Amino acid sequence: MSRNTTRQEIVAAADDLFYRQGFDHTSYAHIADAVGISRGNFYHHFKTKDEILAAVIEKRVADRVAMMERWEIAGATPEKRILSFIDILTVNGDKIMQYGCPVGTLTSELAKLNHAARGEANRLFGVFRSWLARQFAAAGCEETQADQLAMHLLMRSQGVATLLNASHDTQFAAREIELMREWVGAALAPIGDRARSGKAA
Amino acid sequence: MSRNTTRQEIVAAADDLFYRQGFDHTSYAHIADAVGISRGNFYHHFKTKDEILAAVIEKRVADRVAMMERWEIAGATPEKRILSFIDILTVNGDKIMQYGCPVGTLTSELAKLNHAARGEANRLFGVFRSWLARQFAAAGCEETQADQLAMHLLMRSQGVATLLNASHDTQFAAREIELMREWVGAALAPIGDRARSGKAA
DNA sequence: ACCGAATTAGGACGATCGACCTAATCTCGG
DNA sequence: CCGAGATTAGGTCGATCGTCCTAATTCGGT
Repeated sequence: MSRNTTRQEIVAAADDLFYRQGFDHTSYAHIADAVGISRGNFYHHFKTKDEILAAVIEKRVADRVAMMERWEIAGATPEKRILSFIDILTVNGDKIMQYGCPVGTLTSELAKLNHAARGEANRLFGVFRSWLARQFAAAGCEETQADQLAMHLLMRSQGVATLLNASHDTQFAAREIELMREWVGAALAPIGDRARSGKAA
Repeated sequence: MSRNTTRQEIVAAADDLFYRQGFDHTSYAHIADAVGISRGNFYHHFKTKDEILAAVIEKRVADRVAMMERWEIAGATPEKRILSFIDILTVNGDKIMQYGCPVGTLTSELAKLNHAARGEANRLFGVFRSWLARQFAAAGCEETQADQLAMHLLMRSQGVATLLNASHDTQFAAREIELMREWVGAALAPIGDRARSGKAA
């Protein structure tokens, strides 16, 4: 129990610091101080920095999978579930403005460091990609197109996050979020009837 | 002369290393080795790491301003000039896939480091934003809308760069680039006649 | 040819990095 | 209640960080 608690505290603190300061710029000392433990204790739980990174990525994946499961329950239709995804930009607007997207900035940093965990971090995009594609497919899209629409939406959310982080232009973000919502509606409009009848059947 | 040469070599090497490895992860030693000079010589030209960063940002801004001036000359119409911007994604596709967008990744990193040069780095976006807005305005768009269209295009290019860097999915990139080109055409279509007559007048 | 300034080389500094180790403390089943 | 294993604290290691310094070398003007 104590093991789990301390370990989870470390991962949570590392997750937060990696997000706010970046992985490379965050040291053992930073994390240990944030948790309030010694570096030796830290080393007992994670032998290398890469192990912490792996645990943090695992937690981020799990957190997002859990979030999408909540959307799956709360959203009555695929379209509403997709809009839940877009809502992240609104809900986390302030953090994104300060630190960027937790997914995009991590993968970018690991790409530059040419870090071994690159592939694992890209799984973060993968879970969003496949979940969104499943929603588009559930709305009646053919599978290949569903994946393309998922990627398009991911692309727009990444672009908005990057530019909001750089420009701090909240009006821009609000405008683009609205355009994104309209785009979802337009993308699903031609197949709306088919999707509804399929759902009713 | 010699001063300029060495200095320029340092800035060029730093620019390259900051792009490929990130600012924080690149040390004096890295840059000095790349140029083939001693750290002491290095320190003669730049007293602090922040000074190098400022010089690199200045160079990146100048490079991009020069690039846009070339587009201005080569592109007969505003639409063609805007398409030149989109072409960066194709021309630099391989580098973007490896290291991301030089503009977006730098601003993201500096945001996380909460670095003093944050604002300067954001000027990189600013030059693209104002140049693109000028093109849309020249094509007949009202000024406010021209800026919004510029930001929308910047957003899409950033999103594509981030996702291409993460996923290495070149088909996705090619598809989105084509969609971007179509979007430009559609955005300018309603005002095409007005823009042409204005140009002829 | 010569001198002052610009340039270059390379060593040294305190701090901090990731990593490792030992020893003290805590926890809990037998 | 005690001893083994889990947990924690804190010191230490070599490497590297950004920065600073001095001394050697090169260069340009007179």
